[in-house]
Parts: sequence; structure tokens; C-alpha cells
Amino acid sequence: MEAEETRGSEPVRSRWTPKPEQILILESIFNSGMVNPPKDETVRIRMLLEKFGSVGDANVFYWFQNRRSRSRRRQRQIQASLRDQPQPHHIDNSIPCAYNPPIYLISSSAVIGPGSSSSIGVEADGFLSFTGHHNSIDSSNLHYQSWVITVFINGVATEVGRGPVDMKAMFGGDYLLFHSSGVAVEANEHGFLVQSLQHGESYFLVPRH
Amino acid sequence: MEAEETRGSEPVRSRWTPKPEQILILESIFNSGMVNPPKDETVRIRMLLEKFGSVGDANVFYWFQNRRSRSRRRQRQIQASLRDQPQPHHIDNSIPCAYNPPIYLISSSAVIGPGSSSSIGVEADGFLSFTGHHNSIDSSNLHYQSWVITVFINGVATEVGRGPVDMKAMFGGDYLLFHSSGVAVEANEHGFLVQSLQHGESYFLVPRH
DNA sequence: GCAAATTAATGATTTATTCAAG
DNA sequence: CTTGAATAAATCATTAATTTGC
Repeated sequence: MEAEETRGSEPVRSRWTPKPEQILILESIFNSGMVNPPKDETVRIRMLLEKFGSVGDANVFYWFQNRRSRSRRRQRQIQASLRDQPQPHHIDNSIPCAYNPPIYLISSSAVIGPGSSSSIGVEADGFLSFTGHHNSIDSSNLHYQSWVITVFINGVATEVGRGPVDMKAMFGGDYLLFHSSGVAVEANEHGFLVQSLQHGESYFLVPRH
Repeated sequence: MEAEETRGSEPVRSRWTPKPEQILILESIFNSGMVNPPKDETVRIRMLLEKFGSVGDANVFYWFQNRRSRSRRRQRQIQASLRDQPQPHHIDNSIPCAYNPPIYLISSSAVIGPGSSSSIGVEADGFLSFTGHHNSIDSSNLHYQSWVITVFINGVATEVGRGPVDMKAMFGGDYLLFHSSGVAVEANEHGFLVQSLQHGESYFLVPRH
């Protein structure tokens, strides 16, 4: 796309070297899901970054362009390796992590009819169920699903799981939580919030006493 | 998609009616976390099912497609009812959800300099994320075989092996586990859960006493 | 009890989105 | 920007559950 600005007077074209704080900000934005900010957002981001060193809109644009591209490439590689592995015609165990065929757990409590004497393998050795997560699904994938939401608690951006929140475990004592509208967030008798907090909303945490 | 097999000559379209054993197998696979088996797995599943009655690959494909779809719909309905109900207090919600400009989450462990008082904000969850372009990684990519499933326990995303869970070994004491619906998760006399936890669901762990 | 009539479930199709390769 | 593949959402259509009247 277009190149521009912030380097009209420079005789030797040197390239932008982002400061660690700037990288932090950029990564945070990218990881928050905004992987391709529109023009006006790019400007806002650039203004944020300028707190830590001079930078131009084009640098920001290029950064996101490269970040997307490299992220996609990494993802392709991961998926390729996932697709390749499950073809163990000749199990080449030169790789320490041997291929394990998919195993289905059939609930042992269920009674399968007369045909059950046939070879439906209840192949669930408790061994496999706990060993495998080396490859298949890594936590980075899960991260993109909405396992967590972000809310403000007393003005602090906080990540919480989408499900019920254990107030004691999270805040270490007896607290009440109020939505910024003033509505109390209900908790049940175990101190768990009855419903999930709402992404992006502000809450206030106050001691119960 | 395409239609196939098992029907070309019939004037009245009849449909596959899965046997109870087949449903059991399908449900077990789905609940084990494989919610979207790739083609080759679909074939293997079909072969399993054929022990109990004739069935085609397409039937298996349709079953998982419908199962995913209806599972999601149920989930949406539950969450909708959770969102609607708990507003007995009459707050002036004339504006149900005010517009919030995009804000970005900066990792709380990072200290951003004096300029941080500027509008560095939040936005992290990769789902609501953003308007058109979000990242290429969506939940459908998770359909590869996983040896673990992820559930929420007390709001914390937790990976557990498929299959029976040893409550003592996992939590180190006498606890009861409840599904977020309030239903207790049954354990046998040895403290193992009778059936697998459900991928993506929320549970409460409470001391037994 | 038993079927016809009605309703609820669910298999199969169609339509709309999304993503990324070209 | 266009396009093809994948798949989610919505819909259609048939089967099973059930109600109902006798």
C-alpha cells in the first residue's frame, strides 16, 4: 500500500525500530482481536505509540500487515503438522511422540444391545486420555475462542472466565460486585456469581462488611 | 453440500433413523470433544456405526452438523434467558447498550509510562472482537482430535483428560461437582466421575462436608 | 387398547458467512 | 476483487411420541 510521512527529512532511510513498550501495545491490540485496524484506528494506535517514541501511521500499518501474514503462516504450519501426523501407515517413530489413533470413549455405564459382543472397542485406557495434549490442540488455539472476557473492576482491566466467577477465589474475601449502573451482581450461596460478567463493562468491587 | 447414496430410486425420500446404540456412539464421540470430525474420521465413525445398522458417511456428517448447530442454539437460548431474566431492578435501560469505542487491553503486569493515563483501554476476547475482519482462527479449527477437553471449573478454564475423572487425584480432597445448571455430576464409589465432563461447560466445585 | 390426529425431534437441504488463495 | 471451500444458520420434511376419541 502507500508509504508516507515521518521521514521526509531523513537522508539515510533507516527503518522504524519499535520500543518494547510499543511492541507490547501492538501485540496487545492484535491479540485482542483487532488484527486489521481500519485507517482511523491506525491513527489512534499511532498516537498511543508516540508516547514511547516517534512512529508513523505507515509503520503501524506495516506492522499489522506483517503480523497478520506471519500469524497465518504459523497457523498453516501447525495445521499442516496436525494433518500430516494422523497417517501412520508406516509408523515412523523417529519422532519421540508416537502417533496415537483417535480413541472413542463409550460410556461404560451404558448397556449396548445384543450386538455389543461385537468389536466395539471400548478403547479407553486411562493412559492415553491424559498424555496426549502435546500436539493436537494447543492453548493458543483455545485463546481465540471466547474463553475469557475482559471487564473493568474498579477501573482495572481484568480478564475473567466466561463462566461463573468464584468471588472468594478471585478476590480473596467477602466482596460485593456492582455493575457500573449500580445493579448488584447476584451471587449464589456458594459465593459464585450467578451469571457471567459482561464483556467490556465496568464493575465496582466493595467489601461486604 | 452434496447429497449422496442410499437413495436414488425412491420416490418418497426416507431418512436414516439411527439405532440407540448408534446414537450412544455418536454422542460419546461428540461429548469427547470431537464435534467436527474431518472426512477420514467420519468414515471411521461410519464403520463403527455399521455394526448396528446400515448408515452412510453422509448421515454421519449430517448428524454432527445438526448436533453442533442445535447444541449452539440451545447454548444461545440459555445465555439469552440469563441475560434477560436477571434485571428485576428497574434501571433506566433506555439505552440497552451504549456504544463503547474500541479500547485495548494492556497486560496488567506491564507498566506503561506516564502517558498511560491516555485512553488505553480494553478489548480482548477474540469473539465479539470486531466488526468484519477478525482473526482467521475460529472454533471450527478446533475439530482436530483432542486428548483433553476444556471445561470451566469455578470459572477457570481447565483442561481435563477425556474419560472418568478421579476427583481426589485432581482436586486433592472430597469435593462435589455441579454442572452450572445445578445438576450434580455423579461419582461412583471410588470417587470417579461416572461420565465425562462436557467440553466447554461450566461446573462448580464445592467441598463436600 | 388402538389408530387417527397432533406435536415434538431430528435427519436432510438450502442459504448465508467467512476466510484466504489467486 | 473474485472465487472456492468450509461451515454455520435457517429451513424443510419425515419420523417418533403423544394425545385424543372411541
